[in-house]
Amino acid sequence: MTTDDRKEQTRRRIIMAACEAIAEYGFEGVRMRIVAERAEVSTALLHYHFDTREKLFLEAMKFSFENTGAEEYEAKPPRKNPNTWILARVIDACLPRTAELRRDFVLWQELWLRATRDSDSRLLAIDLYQQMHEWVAGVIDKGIGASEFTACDVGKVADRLLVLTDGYGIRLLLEDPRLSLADARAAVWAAISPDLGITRKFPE
Amino acid sequence: MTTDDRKEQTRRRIIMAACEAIAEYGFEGVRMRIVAERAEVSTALLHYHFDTREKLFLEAMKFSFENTGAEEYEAKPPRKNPNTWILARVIDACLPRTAELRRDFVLWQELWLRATRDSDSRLLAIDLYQQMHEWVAGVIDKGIGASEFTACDVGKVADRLLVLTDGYGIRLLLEDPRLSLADARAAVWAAISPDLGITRKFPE
DNA sequence: TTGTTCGCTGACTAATTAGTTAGTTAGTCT
DNA sequence: AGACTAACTAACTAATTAGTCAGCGAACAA
Repeated sequence: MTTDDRKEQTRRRIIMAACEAIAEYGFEGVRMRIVAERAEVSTALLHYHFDTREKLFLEAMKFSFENTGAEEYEAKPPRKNPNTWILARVIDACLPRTAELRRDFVLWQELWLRATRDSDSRLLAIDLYQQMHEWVAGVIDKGIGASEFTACDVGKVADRLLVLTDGYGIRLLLEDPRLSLADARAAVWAAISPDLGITRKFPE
Repeated sequence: MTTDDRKEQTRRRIIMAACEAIAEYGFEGVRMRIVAERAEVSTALLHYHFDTREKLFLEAMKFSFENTGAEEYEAKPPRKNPNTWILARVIDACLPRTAELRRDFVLWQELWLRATRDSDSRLLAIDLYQQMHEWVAGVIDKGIGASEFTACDVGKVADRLLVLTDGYGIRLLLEDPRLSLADARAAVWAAISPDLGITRKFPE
Protein backbone atom coordinates (compact mmCIF):
# COMPACT_ATOMS: atom_id res chain seq x y z
CA MET A 1 0.00 0.00 0.00
CA THR A 2 1.37 3.37 -1.04
CA THR A 3 1.43 6.43 1.19
CA ASP A 4 -1.12 8.08 -1.05
CA ASP A 5 -3.56 5.23 -0.47
CA ARG A 6 -2.86 5.43 3.21
CA LYS A 7 -3.52 9.18 3.18
CA GLU A 8 -6.80 8.76 1.35
CA GLN A 9 -7.81 6.02 3.75
CA THR A 10 -7.10 8.23 6.74
CA ARG A 11 -8.99 11.12 5.15
CA ARG A 12 -11.96 8.91 4.62
CA ARG A 13 -11.80 7.58 8.18
CA ILE A 14 -11.88 11.16 9.45
CA ILE A 15 -14.83 12.06 7.25
CA MET A 16 -16.79 9.03 8.33
CA ALA A 17 -16.03 9.78 11.97
CA ALA A 18 -17.28 13.32 11.36
CA CYS A 19 -20.52 12.02 9.84
CA GLU A 20 -21.19 9.81 12.83
CA ALA A 21 -20.34 12.60 15.23
CA ILE A 22 -22.55 15.16 13.49
CA ALA A 23 -25.51 12.79 13.54
CA GLU A 24 -24.84 12.05 17.19
CA TYR A 25 -24.08 15.51 18.59
CA GLY A 26 -25.37 17.88 15.93
CA PHE A 27 -23.34 20.20 13.73
CA GLU A 28 -22.66 22.79 16.42
CA GLY A 29 -22.29 20.18 19.12
CA VAL A 30 -19.41 18.23 17.57
CA ARG A 31 -15.96 18.86 19.04
CA MET A 32 -12.84 18.24 16.97
CA ARG A 33 -11.55 16.06 19.81
CA ILE A 34 -14.54 13.73 19.39
CA VAL A 35 -13.94 13.32 15.67
CA ALA A 36 -10.21 12.80 16.21
CA GLU A 37 -10.76 10.15 18.87
CA ARG A 38 -13.29 8.30 16.73
CA ALA A 39 -10.96 8.34 13.73
CA GLU A 40 -8.03 7.42 15.98
CA VAL A 41 -5.86 10.34 14.94
CA SER A 42 -4.69 13.59 16.52
CA THR A 43 -6.76 16.76 16.29
CA ALA A 44 -3.83 18.37 14.50
CA LEU A 45 -4.31 15.91 11.67
CA LEU A 46 -7.87 17.09 11.17
CA HIS A 47 -6.52 20.57 10.56
CA TYR A 48 -3.78 19.19 8.35
CA HIS A 49 -6.35 17.54 6.09
CA PHE A 50 -9.25 19.99 6.23
CA ASP A 51 -7.87 23.29 7.50
CA THR A 52 -10.92 24.36 9.51
CA ARG A 53 -13.73 22.69 11.38
CA GLU A 54 -16.25 24.26 9.00
CA LYS A 55 -14.56 22.81 5.91
CA LEU A 56 -14.32 19.35 7.44
CA PHE A 57 -18.00 19.29 8.32
CA LEU A 58 -19.15 20.49 4.92
CA GLU A 59 -16.98 17.84 3.28
CA ALA A 60 -18.50 15.28 5.61
CA MET A 61 -22.04 16.28 4.65
CA LYS A 62 -21.20 16.11 0.99
CA PHE A 63 -19.53 12.74 1.35
CA SER A 64 -22.40 11.30 3.33
CA PHE A 65 -25.01 12.17 0.77
CA GLU A 66 -22.93 11.11 -2.19
CA ASN A 67 -22.46 7.71 -0.57
CA THR A 68 -25.92 6.76 0.61
CA GLY A 69 -26.52 3.48 -1.08
CA ALA A 70 -29.30 2.99 -3.58
CA GLU A 71 -27.58 -0.15 -4.84
CA GLU A 72 -30.21 -2.55 -3.64
CA TYR A 73 -32.69 -0.94 -6.00
CA GLU A 74 -30.71 -2.18 -8.94
CA ALA A 75 -32.20 -5.59 -8.14
CA LYS A 76 -34.83 -6.68 -10.58
CA PRO A 77 -38.46 -6.61 -9.49
CA PRO A 78 -40.35 -9.91 -9.37
CA ARG A 79 -42.61 -10.91 -12.25
CA LYS A 80 -45.65 -10.78 -10.03
CA ASN A 81 -46.86 -7.26 -9.20
CA PRO A 82 -43.64 -5.44 -10.07
CA ASN A 83 -45.23 -2.02 -9.54
CA THR A 84 -46.22 -2.86 -6.01
CA TRP A 85 -42.73 -4.15 -5.33
CA ILE A 86 -41.02 -1.08 -6.74
CA LEU A 87 -43.17 1.43 -4.89
CA ALA A 88 -42.72 -0.43 -1.62
CA ARG A 89 -38.93 -0.43 -2.03
CA VAL A 90 -38.80 3.27 -2.88
CA ILE A 91 -40.89 4.18 0.14
CA ASP A 92 -38.69 2.00 2.32
CA ALA A 93 -35.56 3.62 0.94
CA CYS A 94 -36.79 7.04 2.05
CA LEU A 95 -37.82 6.11 5.59
CA PRO A 96 -35.34 5.82 8.49
CA ARG A 97 -35.88 2.07 8.93
CA THR A 98 -32.39 0.92 9.80
CA ALA A 99 -29.77 2.35 12.10
CA GLU A 100 -27.76 3.47 9.08
CA LEU A 101 -30.70 5.14 7.35
CA ARG A 102 -31.62 6.71 10.62
CA ARG A 103 -28.16 8.19 10.96
CA ASP A 104 -28.28 9.56 7.43
CA PHE A 105 -31.74 10.92 8.08
CA VAL A 106 -30.56 12.83 11.13
CA LEU A 107 -27.60 14.18 9.18
CA TRP A 108 -30.07 15.24 6.51
CA GLN A 109 -32.13 17.16 9.06
CA GLU A 110 -28.99 18.78 10.41
CA LEU A 111 -28.21 20.02 6.94
CA TRP A 112 -31.79 21.26 6.42
CA LEU A 113 -31.57 23.28 9.60
CA ARG A 114 -28.12 24.58 8.90
CA ALA A 115 -29.35 25.63 5.48
CA THR A 116 -31.54 28.25 7.15
CA ARG A 117 -28.38 29.93 8.50
CA ASP A 118 -25.53 29.21 6.13
CA SER A 119 -25.66 29.82 2.39
CA ASP A 120 -23.16 27.09 1.47
CA SER A 121 -25.28 24.56 3.33
CA ARG A 122 -28.39 25.95 1.68
CA LEU A 123 -27.01 25.46 -1.83
CA LEU A 124 -25.85 21.95 -0.95
CA ALA A 125 -29.26 21.13 0.52
CA ILE A 126 -31.15 22.38 -2.52
CA ASP A 127 -28.88 20.42 -4.83
CA LEU A 128 -29.26 17.32 -2.69
CA TYR A 129 -33.00 17.55 -2.63
CA GLN A 130 -33.02 17.84 -6.38
CA GLN A 131 -30.85 14.72 -6.66
CA MET A 132 -33.13 12.75 -4.38
CA HIS A 133 -36.13 13.92 -6.32
CA GLU A 134 -34.58 12.89 -9.59
CA TRP A 135 -33.71 9.49 -8.19
CA VAL A 136 -37.23 8.83 -6.88
CA ALA A 137 -38.89 10.17 -10.02
CA GLY A 138 -36.50 8.12 -12.14
CA VAL A 139 -37.23 4.86 -10.34
CA ILE A 140 -40.97 5.46 -10.47
CA ASP A 141 -40.90 6.55 -14.09
CA LYS A 142 -38.73 3.70 -15.28
CA GLY A 143 -40.44 1.06 -13.19
CA ILE A 144 -44.05 2.13 -12.97
CA GLY A 145 -44.48 5.07 -15.29
CA ALA A 146 -44.96 2.93 -18.36
CA SER A 147 -47.83 1.08 -16.74
CA GLU A 148 -51.13 1.13 -18.53
CA PHE A 149 -52.89 2.35 -15.39
CA THR A 150 -50.93 5.49 -14.76
CA ALA A 151 -51.53 8.85 -16.28
CA CYS A 152 -50.11 11.11 -13.63
CA ASP A 153 -47.34 13.67 -13.23
CA VAL A 154 -44.46 11.54 -11.97
CA GLY A 155 -42.64 14.61 -10.74
CA LYS A 156 -45.52 15.55 -8.48
CA VAL A 157 -45.85 12.02 -7.16
CA ALA A 158 -42.14 11.90 -6.36
CA ASP A 159 -42.51 15.25 -4.66
CA ARG A 160 -45.36 14.05 -2.51
CA LEU A 161 -43.52 10.84 -1.68
CA LEU A 162 -40.45 12.74 -0.50
CA VAL A 163 -42.50 15.16 1.57
CA LEU A 164 -44.42 12.33 3.20
CA THR A 165 -41.36 10.23 3.98
CA ASP A 166 -39.62 13.33 5.30
CA GLY A 167 -42.54 14.19 7.55
CA TYR A 168 -43.09 10.65 8.79
CA GLY A 169 -39.35 10.15 9.06
CA ILE A 170 -39.07 12.98 11.53
CA ARG A 171 -41.88 11.52 13.57
CA LEU A 172 -40.27 8.08 13.50
CA LEU A 173 -37.08 9.57 14.92
CA LEU A 174 -39.11 10.58 17.97
CA GLU A 175 -39.92 6.93 18.62
CA ASP A 176 -43.41 8.00 19.58
CA PRO A 177 -45.24 4.85 20.68
CA ARG A 178 -48.27 6.11 18.74
CA LEU A 179 -46.46 5.80 15.41
CA SER A 180 -44.87 2.57 14.23
CA LEU A 181 -42.78 2.06 11.12
CA ALA A 182 -45.64 -0.02 9.71
CA ASP A 183 -48.06 2.88 10.26
CA ALA A 184 -45.78 5.28 8.44
CA ARG A 185 -45.26 2.89 5.52
CA ALA A 186 -48.99 2.27 5.24
CA ALA A 187 -49.81 5.98 5.39
CA VAL A 188 -47.31 6.88 2.67
CA TRP A 189 -48.56 3.94 0.64
CA ALA A 190 -52.17 5.06 0.95
CA ALA A 191 -51.31 8.62 -0.06
CA ILE A 192 -49.22 7.62 -3.08
CA SER A 193 -50.44 4.36 -4.56
CA PRO A 194 -53.74 5.64 -6.00
CA ASP A 195 -51.84 8.24 -8.01
CA LEU A 196 -49.86 5.46 -9.64
CA GLY A 197 -52.89 3.36 -10.43
CA ILE A 198 -51.90 0.82 -7.79
CA THR A 199 -54.94 -0.55 -6.03
CA ARG A 200 -53.29 -3.30 -4.03
CA LYS A 201 -52.70 -2.97 -0.36
CA PHE A 202 -49.25 -2.56 1.10
CA PRO A 203 -47.33 -5.84 0.63
CA GLU A 204 -46.61 -8.19 3.59
CA MET B 1 -46.02 47.90 38.87
CA THR B 2 -44.86 45.56 41.61
CA THR B 3 -41.46 43.92 41.70
CA ASP B 4 -43.06 40.56 41.05
CA ASP B 5 -44.57 41.88 37.84
CA ARG B 6 -41.23 43.35 36.90
CA LYS B 7 -39.50 40.05 37.60
CA GLU B 8 -41.98 38.13 35.49
CA GLN B 9 -41.55 40.65 32.70
CA THR B 10 -37.78 40.28 32.77
CA ARG B 11 -38.07 36.51 32.82
CA ARG B 12 -40.30 36.60 29.82
CA ARG B 13 -37.97 38.98 28.01
CA ILE B 14 -35.12 36.53 28.58
CA ILE B 15 -37.16 33.58 27.37
CA MET B 16 -38.24 35.39 24.24
CA ALA B 17 -34.66 36.40 23.56
CA ALA B 18 -33.64 32.77 23.97
CA CYS B 19 -36.33 31.66 21.50
CA GLU B 20 -35.11 34.10 18.88
CA ALA B 21 -31.51 33.13 19.49
CA ILE B 22 -32.18 29.39 19.28
CA ALA B 23 -34.03 29.82 15.99
CA GLU B 24 -31.20 31.98 14.70
CA TYR B 25 -28.12 30.08 15.89
CA GLY B 26 -29.46 26.64 16.78
CA PHE B 27 -29.64 25.07 20.21
CA GLU B 28 -25.95 24.28 20.50
CA GLY B 29 -24.94 27.46 18.75
CA VAL B 30 -26.55 29.92 21.15
CA ARG B 31 -24.22 31.66 23.59
CA MET B 32 -25.52 33.02 26.90
CA ARG B 33 -23.97 36.36 26.00
CA ILE B 34 -26.18 36.61 22.92
CA VAL B 35 -29.34 35.95 24.90
CA ALA B 36 -28.30 38.39 27.60
CA GLU B 37 -27.54 41.15 25.11
CA ARG B 38 -30.80 40.61 23.29
CA ALA B 39 -32.77 40.70 26.55
CA GLU B 40 -30.69 43.67 27.73
CA VAL B 41 -29.59 42.07 30.99
CA SER B 42 -26.37 40.63 32.37
CA THR B 43 -25.44 37.00 31.81
CA ALA B 44 -25.43 36.56 35.56
CA LEU B 45 -29.15 37.30 35.57
CA LEU B 46 -29.78 34.42 33.19
CA HIS B 47 -28.22 32.12 35.75
CA TYR B 48 -30.14 33.79 38.55
CA HIS B 49 -33.44 33.05 36.80
CA PHE B 50 -32.72 29.72 35.14
CA ASP B 51 -29.70 28.20 36.86
CA THR B 52 -28.17 26.52 33.80
CA ARG B 53 -28.10 27.09 30.09
CA GLU B 54 -29.87 23.78 29.55
CA LYS B 55 -32.78 24.69 31.80
CA LEU B 56 -33.20 28.09 30.19
CA PHE B 57 -33.34 26.62 26.71
CA LEU B 58 -35.83 23.92 27.64
CA GLU B 59 -38.04 26.56 29.27
CA ALA B 60 -37.74 28.62 26.13
CA MET B 61 -38.84 25.73 23.93
CA LYS B 62 -41.78 25.03 26.19
CA PHE B 63 -42.80 28.67 26.28
CA SER B 64 -42.54 29.07 22.55
CA PHE B 65 -44.81 26.18 21.80
CA GLU B 66 -47.34 27.06 24.45
CA ASN B 67 -47.59 30.55 23.02
CA THR B 68 -47.86 30.02 19.29
CA GLY B 69 -51.04 31.83 18.44
CA ALA B 70 -54.07 30.03 17.13
CA GLU B 71 -56.21 33.00 18.03
CA GLU B 72 -57.02 33.98 14.50
CA TYR B 73 -58.82 30.69 14.08
CA GLU B 74 -61.37 31.76 16.60
CA ALA B 75 -62.76 34.00 13.86
CA LYS B 76 -65.99 32.72 12.41
CA PRO B 77 -65.95 31.17 8.96
CA PRO B 78 -67.93 32.91 6.23
CA ARG B 79 -71.40 31.67 5.28
CA LYS B 80 -70.19 30.76 1.82
CA ASN B 81 -68.05 27.59 1.65
CA PRO B 82 -67.11 27.44 5.32
CA ASN B 83 -65.36 24.08 4.89
CA THR B 84 -63.08 25.44 2.23
CA TRP B 85 -62.30 28.43 4.38
CA ILE B 86 -61.53 26.35 7.46
CA LEU B 87 -59.26 23.90 5.69
CA ALA B 88 -57.36 26.70 3.99
CA ARG B 89 -56.77 28.44 7.32
CA VAL B 90 -55.60 25.27 9.03
CA ILE B 91 -53.15 24.50 6.27
CA ASP B 92 -51.88 28.07 6.38
CA ALA B 93 -51.47 27.88 10.13
CA CYS B 94 -49.13 24.88 9.75
CA LEU B 95 -46.91 26.30 7.02
CA PRO B 96 -44.05 28.73 7.67
CA ARG B 97 -45.69 31.59 5.78
CA THR B 98 -44.70 34.57 7.89
CA ALA B 99 -41.44 35.50 9.55
CA GLU B 100 -42.92 34.59 12.92
CA LEU B 101 -44.23 31.20 11.80
CA ARG B 102 -40.93 30.59 10.12
CA ARG B 103 -39.09 31.27 13.36
CA ASP B 104 -41.38 28.93 15.27
CA PHE B 105 -40.98 26.33 12.57
CA VAL B 106 -37.20 26.43 12.85
CA LEU B 107 -37.46 26.17 16.63
CA TRP B 108 -39.71 23.17 16.11
CA GLN B 109 -37.14 21.49 13.92
CA GLU B 110 -34.45 22.21 16.49
CA LEU B 111 -36.54 20.43 19.07
CA TRP B 112 -37.20 17.50 16.75
CA LEU B 113 -33.49 17.05 16.18
CA ARG B 114 -32.59 17.51 19.81
CA ALA B 115 -35.22 14.92 20.65
CA THR B 116 -33.03 12.30 18.98
CA ARG B 117 -30.33 12.99 21.57
CA ASP B 118 -31.97 14.19 24.75
CA SER B 119 -34.80 12.37 26.49
CA ASP B 120 -36.34 15.49 28.06
CA SER B 121 -36.57 17.06 24.63
CA ARG B 122 -37.99 13.85 23.25
CA LEU B 123 -40.83 13.75 25.75
CA LEU B 124 -41.56 17.43 25.15
CA ALA B 125 -41.57 16.88 21.40
CA ILE B 126 -43.92 13.92 21.59
CA ASP B 127 -46.28 15.84 23.84
CA LEU B 128 -46.14 18.83 21.56
CA TYR B 129 -46.86 16.80 18.49
CA GLN B 130 -49.86 15.32 20.24
CA GLN B 131 -51.11 18.80 21.12
CA MET B 132 -50.76 20.01 17.56
CA HIS B 133 -52.51 16.92 16.32
CA GLU B 134 -55.38 17.44 18.71
CA TRP B 135 -55.69 21.06 17.67
CA VAL B 136 -55.77 20.27 13.96
CA ALA B 137 -58.14 17.34 14.43
CA GLY B 138 -60.34 19.48 16.67
CA VAL B 139 -60.63 22.31 14.19
CA ILE B 140 -61.36 19.92 11.33
CA ASP B 141 -63.79 17.88 13.37
CA LYS B 142 -65.69 20.86 14.74
CA GLY B 143 -65.68 22.83 11.52
CA ILE B 144 -65.86 20.23 8.78
CA GLY B 145 -66.43 16.88 10.43
CA ALA B 146 -70.15 17.37 10.83
CA SER B 147 -70.49 18.03 7.12
CA GLU B 148 -72.80 15.77 5.18
CA PHE B 149 -69.99 14.99 2.73
CA THR B 150 -67.39 13.59 5.03
CA ALA B 151 -67.15 10.11 6.36
CA CYS B 152 -63.44 9.81 7.06
CA ASP B 153 -61.13 9.26 9.99
CA VAL B 154 -60.43 12.81 11.12
CA GLY B 155 -57.42 11.66 13.12
CA LYS B 156 -55.79 10.23 10.03
CA VAL B 157 -56.53 13.33 8.00
CA ALA B 158 -55.02 15.53 10.70
CA ASP B 159 -52.02 13.23 10.74
CA ARG B 160 -51.53 13.51 7.03
CA LEU B 161 -51.98 17.26 7.11
CA LEU B 162 -49.29 17.66 9.76
CA VAL B 163 -46.87 15.38 7.96
CA LEU B 164 -47.40 17.23 4.68
CA THR B 165 -47.04 20.69 6.17
CA ASP B 166 -43.96 19.53 8.07
CA GLY B 167 -42.38 18.13 4.93
CA TYR B 168 -43.26 21.09 2.74
CA GLY B 169 -42.37 23.46 5.56
CA ILE B 170 -38.83 22.17 5.63
CA ARG B 171 -38.54 22.63 1.90
CA LEU B 172 -39.95 26.14 2.13
CA LEU B 173 -37.25 27.01 4.64
CA LEU B 174 -34.68 26.22 1.96
CA GLU B 175 -36.17 28.94 -0.24
CA ASP B 176 -35.67 26.67 -3.19
CA PRO B 177 -36.78 28.64 -6.25
CA ARG B 178 -38.48 25.48 -7.50
CA LEU B 179 -40.99 25.51 -4.63
CA SER B 180 -43.19 28.49 -3.87
CA LEU B 181 -45.54 28.88 -0.92
CA ALA B 182 -48.43 28.66 -3.36
CA ASP B 183 -47.13 25.32 -4.65
CA ALA B 184 -46.89 23.94 -1.13
CA ARG B 185 -50.36 25.14 -0.19
CA ALA B 186 -51.83 23.68 -3.38
CA ALA B 187 -50.06 20.36 -2.88
CA VAL B 188 -51.27 19.98 0.70
CA TRP B 189 -54.73 21.04 -0.40
CA ALA B 190 -54.79 18.45 -3.18
CA ALA B 191 -53.66 15.70 -0.82
CA ILE B 192 -56.15 16.53 1.92
CA SER B 193 -59.30 18.05 0.49
CA PRO B 194 -60.68 14.90 -1.21
CA ASP B 195 -60.60 13.10 2.15
CA LEU B 196 -62.85 15.76 3.58
CA GLY B 197 -65.30 15.66 0.72
CA ILE B 198 -64.13 19.05 -0.48
CA THR B 199 -64.09 19.24 -4.24
CA ARG B 200 -63.37 22.94 -4.67
CA LYS B 201 -60.00 24.17 -5.69
CA PHE B 202 -57.72 26.02 -3.34
CA PRO B 203 -59.29 29.44 -2.64
CA GLU B 204 -57.77 32.60 -4.19
C1' DT C 1 22.93 3.72 1.62
C1' DT C 2 21.65 8.38 2.13
C1' DG C 3 18.93 12.46 1.66
C1' DT C 4 14.30 14.13 1.20
C1' DT C 5 9.52 14.35 1.47
C1' DC C 6 5.35 14.47 3.91
C1' DG C 7 1.80 12.19 6.78
C1' DC C 8 1.38 12.72 11.32
C1' DT C 9 1.85 14.01 16.48
C1' DG C 10 2.55 16.31 21.26
C1' DA C 11 2.58 20.30 23.31
C1' DC C 12 1.29 24.52 22.92
C1' DT C 13 -1.74 29.33 22.61
C1' DA C 14 -5.17 32.66 22.42
C1' DA C 15 -9.83 33.11 22.68
C1' DT C 16 -14.20 31.93 24.30
C1' DT C 17 -17.26 29.59 27.29
C1' DA C 18 -20.72 28.50 31.29
C1' DG C 19 -21.05 29.42 35.67
C1' DT C 20 -19.71 31.98 40.53
C1' DT C 21 -19.39 35.53 43.85
C1' DA C 22 -19.36 39.64 46.37
C1' DG C 23 -21.68 43.50 46.11
C1' DT C 24 -25.23 47.44 44.82
C1' DT C 25 -29.64 49.37 44.57
C1' DA C 26 -34.45 49.72 44.30
C1' DG C 27 -38.77 48.31 46.03
C1' DT C 28 -41.40 46.47 50.13
C1' DC C 29 -42.85 45.74 54.84
C1' DT C 30 -43.50 47.12 59.75
C1' DA D 1 -38.02 56.13 59.01
C1' DG D 2 -35.34 52.19 59.13
C1' DA D 3 -34.69 47.21 58.36
C1' DC D 4 -35.08 43.91 55.06
C1' DT D 5 -35.59 41.41 50.77
C1' DA D 6 -34.34 40.20 46.33
C1' DA D 7 -33.63 41.60 41.45
C1' DC D 8 -29.72 42.61 39.29
C1' DT D 9 -24.61 43.50 37.96
C1' DA D 10 -19.33 43.81 37.25
C1' DA D 11 -15.64 41.23 37.65
C1' DC D 12 -14.09 37.15 38.15
C1' DT D 13 -12.57 31.66 37.38
C1' DA D 14 -11.87 27.30 35.71
C1' DA D 15 -12.51 24.69 31.87
C1' DT D 16 -12.84 23.96 27.12
C1' DT D 17 -12.27 25.25 22.47
C1' DA D 18 -10.35 25.69 17.45
C1' DG D 19 -6.30 26.21 15.57
C1' DT D 20 -0.66 26.39 15.40
C1' DC D 21 3.96 24.75 15.07
C1' DA D 22 8.29 22.48 15.59
C1' DG D 23 9.77 18.25 14.83
C1' DC D 24 9.50 12.90 14.44
C1' DG D 25 9.84 8.84 11.58
C1' DA D 26 8.40 5.85 7.91
C1' DA D 27 8.16 5.58 3.00
C1' DC D 28 10.19 6.93 -1.14
C1' DA D 29 13.73 8.57 -4.57
C1' DA D 30 18.58 8.68 -6.09
